[in-house]
Amino acid sequence: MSDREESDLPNPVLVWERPEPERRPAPVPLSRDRIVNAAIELADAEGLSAVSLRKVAGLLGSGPMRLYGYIDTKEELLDLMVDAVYAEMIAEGPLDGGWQDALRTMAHRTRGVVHRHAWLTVLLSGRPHQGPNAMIHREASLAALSGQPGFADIAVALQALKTVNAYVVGALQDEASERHAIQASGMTDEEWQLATYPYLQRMLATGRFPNIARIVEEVDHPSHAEEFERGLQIILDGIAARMNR
Amino acid sequence: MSDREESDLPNPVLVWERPEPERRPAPVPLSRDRIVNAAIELADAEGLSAVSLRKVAGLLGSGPMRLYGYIDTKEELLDLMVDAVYAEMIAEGPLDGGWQDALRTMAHRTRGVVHRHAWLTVLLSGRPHQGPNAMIHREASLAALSGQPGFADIAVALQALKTVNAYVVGALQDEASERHAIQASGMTDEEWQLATYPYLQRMLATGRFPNIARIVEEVDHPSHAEEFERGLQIILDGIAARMNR
DNA sequence: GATCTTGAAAATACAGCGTATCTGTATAAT
DNA sequence: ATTATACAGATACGCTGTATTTTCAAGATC
Repeated sequence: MSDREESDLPNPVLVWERPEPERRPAPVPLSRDRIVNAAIELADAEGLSAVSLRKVAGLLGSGPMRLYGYIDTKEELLDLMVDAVYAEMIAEGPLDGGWQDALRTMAHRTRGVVHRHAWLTVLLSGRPHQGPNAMIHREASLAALSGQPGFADIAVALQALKTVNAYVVGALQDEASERHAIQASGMTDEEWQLATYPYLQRMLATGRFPNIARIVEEVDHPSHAEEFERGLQIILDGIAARMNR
Repeated sequence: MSDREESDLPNPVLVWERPEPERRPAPVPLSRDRIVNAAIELADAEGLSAVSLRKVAGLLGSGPMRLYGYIDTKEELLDLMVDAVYAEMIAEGPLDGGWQDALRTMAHRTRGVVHRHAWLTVLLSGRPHQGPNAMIHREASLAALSGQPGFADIAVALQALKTVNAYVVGALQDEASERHAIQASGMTDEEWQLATYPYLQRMLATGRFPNIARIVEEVDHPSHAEEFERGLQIILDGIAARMNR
């Protein structure tokens, strides 16, 4: 910062005294893969807001503008990040078992990657999943259903898939929103509980929220995992009911 | 812009020649409500990315820093925007009818506000809903269920509510992601269809996506509304199945 | 081998962002 | 009438995505 002050002047010293610029080192080799991996690394470590073209490029040892040889806009980088995660899910292997097992496995795999990459919840909204890995994933999901009894009609399989996916995405966002609020505040879980408790108590004390109050008092909350599983089972029951009609 | 050029010089003319600045006009009255409404107006008209403190303040005729008297960070403004939408939903009146009707009404109301305020899908991820209006909404939803047969246990009502909500949020994101991609490209629906069609065809031509191909060929896609409704019915069936056990 | 050409990387520049800090003034308190 | 306070506005900083300009390494040509 302050050691650049001298060079702010157009010509700080005589030419002879200034060092030549060191020869440009061979530029580090780049690829979409390397770029996307660097971006994911950043997002995992410091959140999606830490992903800037400057930082990604910096991590790779290049200038930010070089990335524009591989992507047209930052949006496209985010698209590539999402597709890379689909690749992760594919790599977890085939979906076997009955249709319920297949759908359950899919759901839990999605939950897994979202936990590994918390930034996904933000990107899943407002972004179509038409990348090659997303398509492979979708094909595999459909394939796991379309052979099964009751799913002869591919439309039924698609319907089931979309419904489960919608639930999974929504449920994960619910989980994430809580986690996010806590983390963003920079507090530990207990500190946050303690900080928001008075507000909740004051609201409940008004008597205008008897049902919420009952929940706070009576219900002992299951873990996120269990809650996720219960909701999922409801969906599967619904699909099963639909089939016997 | 360019009419300020002269005043870029430190002292354009002698003091005597310059007119006095007009007395400061009384600052326009501000409130969280006015601020939030301005922000929502902007978001509705030009998307969430158009919501900057500078623009919101500009719309209200004040400097950006004045907003910090009402909010601590921009994040808080977004929180207030979300809670304002919950107020909209509350204003639509009570939820009556059986539990299925109540849940269906809730779902469709949510779908309605998301259509009116497309930016909501982005904000729903990563933000807890603990504002006063969110709580009123939640209380009303629980109340609509907790009296019904089969929902004597409030935990069951909560479970049902959360599952439906998860589905609704996920399904709406699915809808939104498509719409968003099209709009972001600045094309009309048909142009976009035409622009992405070759890619899809090339992928399908590889033969690696037989199930997706079947869908493209065989299935005639229902409207978003119908698809939403079908998925919703699956959830409701699942909840019903759970109750008779 | 010296010169010229060319493609690509880096540097710079710009407009916009959230927000910290500084400055001036309209009003409240004395 | 004077001083104190609070608050609106101006300014500033470091960051962003990206357009434009500059610089240089390597290949082509003579």
